[in-house]
Amino acid sequence: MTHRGVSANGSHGIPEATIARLPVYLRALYALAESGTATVSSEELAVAAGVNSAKLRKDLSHLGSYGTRGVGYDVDYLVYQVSRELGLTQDWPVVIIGVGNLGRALANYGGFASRGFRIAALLDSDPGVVGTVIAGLAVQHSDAMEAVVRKHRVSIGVIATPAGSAQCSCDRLVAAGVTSILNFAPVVLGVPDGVDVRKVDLSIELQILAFHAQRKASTGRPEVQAVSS
Amino acid sequence: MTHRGVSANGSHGIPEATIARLPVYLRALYALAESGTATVSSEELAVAAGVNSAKLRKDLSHLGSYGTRGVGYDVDYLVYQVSRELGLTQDWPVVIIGVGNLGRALANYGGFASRGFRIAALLDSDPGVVGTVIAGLAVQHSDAMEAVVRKHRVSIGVIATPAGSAQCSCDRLVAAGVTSILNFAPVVLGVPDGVDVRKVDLSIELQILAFHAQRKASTGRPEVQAVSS
DNA sequence: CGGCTTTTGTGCAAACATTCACAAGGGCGT
DNA sequence: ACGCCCTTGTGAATGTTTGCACAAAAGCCG
Repeated sequence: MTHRGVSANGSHGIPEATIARLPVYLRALYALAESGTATVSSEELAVAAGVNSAKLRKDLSHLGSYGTRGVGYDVDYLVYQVSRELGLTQDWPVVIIGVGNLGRALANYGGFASRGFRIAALLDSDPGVVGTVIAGLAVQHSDAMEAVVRKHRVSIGVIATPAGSAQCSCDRLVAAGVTSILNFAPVVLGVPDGVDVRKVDLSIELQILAFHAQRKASTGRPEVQAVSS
Repeated sequence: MTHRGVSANGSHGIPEATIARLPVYLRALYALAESGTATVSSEELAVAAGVNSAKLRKDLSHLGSYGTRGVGYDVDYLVYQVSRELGLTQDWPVVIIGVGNLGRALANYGGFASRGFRIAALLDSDPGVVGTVIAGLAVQHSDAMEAVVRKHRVSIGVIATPAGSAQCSCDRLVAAGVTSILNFAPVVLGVPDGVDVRKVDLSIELQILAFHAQRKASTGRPEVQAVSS
């Protein structure tokens, strides 16, 4: 186990749970800005983001005091502050490994480009797809990984390969200098210290839903609770 | 003391954090079973799942005492118990709304069928794709939603539409009787009480990575983490 | 049969996260 | 300028999750 625990309240003591919600707030803020709203209260923004308003205020308070009491938050200003905190004011070149169905979907996903993520290259080891053009980019062979990472200064890699080759792709990404990895393959990746891995597993989400669905189906009554003895 | 001797039941009271990890354990167990391993210790399984062994034991203890002290856990037995707890011993028909790039990727994703999730129907409102065959299924028009849900007793819906039509699709799913929804559209869905929504947002995961990447770049202070959502 | 080894299951405390409730403060009308 | 209304920001309380550390089993061997 890698118990590093560096994240103690240091210079950047923003809780992980807060970080995970900032992108949601950001999206709600973009929607508000687009609809012409100039200021928003914590209550309104909380509803738009689907969270409790106290939680939202506490989350935002970690970034600083950007609200005005009695009024609310300036939408544009908050968009900027949240973006800056998340590091979205800079450009993030990304490589996608594996252009199967999922890789193609990712390449065409508009949500990347709109947040400063730019696809630097699409890589695959199958000669059959190398050379095909997807989302305006020619697929390159995986052998080009090191060159692409160095040339574009890529620090984020997306793994959309089959499970079997995910660890190998991961190792090569890390060796080439990538320190943040988004993994769609259904395996637990081993990485050295200093490398961040986040994982998205479609089937796990469904399994969690199935658990709750089963619970709902099996208890026809509300909250069987504490029938003592 | 809150747990009375409800032996095999225990369906209520399992922490959410534990539920979210059970599918990971299950996948590791399948891999072990396939490699011919008959029994496994909490330490070995924890390594395979990428978690702390004490956490794994506590998680499993919520399902019951299925281990043998001094030996470990019987792999096949544990597979069965975890599967049963998650509700995977039954068949879960699923409908997918929206067969764009993502919907197609989902339809072809092998991880669904292998866990008891069966795609009952693919729906889309675009006449251009209705009728095309994807993963062996003919795409039907969204108007068939209510009929499909009723006929196949669907309780899980997957929304892979553009953001604009996600809420509408959601409302129709709920009205048709679906009580569990996996949402890929980048919006916060509003649902009535009793309906479960889980969301997978590709761009949010990247934004969280960007935050950590920025922190690494600015402080040189590494931190490892493997987070599932 | 008794002692030794191994590994589970869990009490406990610390860390982390959420929610409540309200004082502190800003703007606006008069 | 003053007081009222509104909303932020936050202390404190509550709830949840993690990880340590160890006693309680279970197998094994002599």
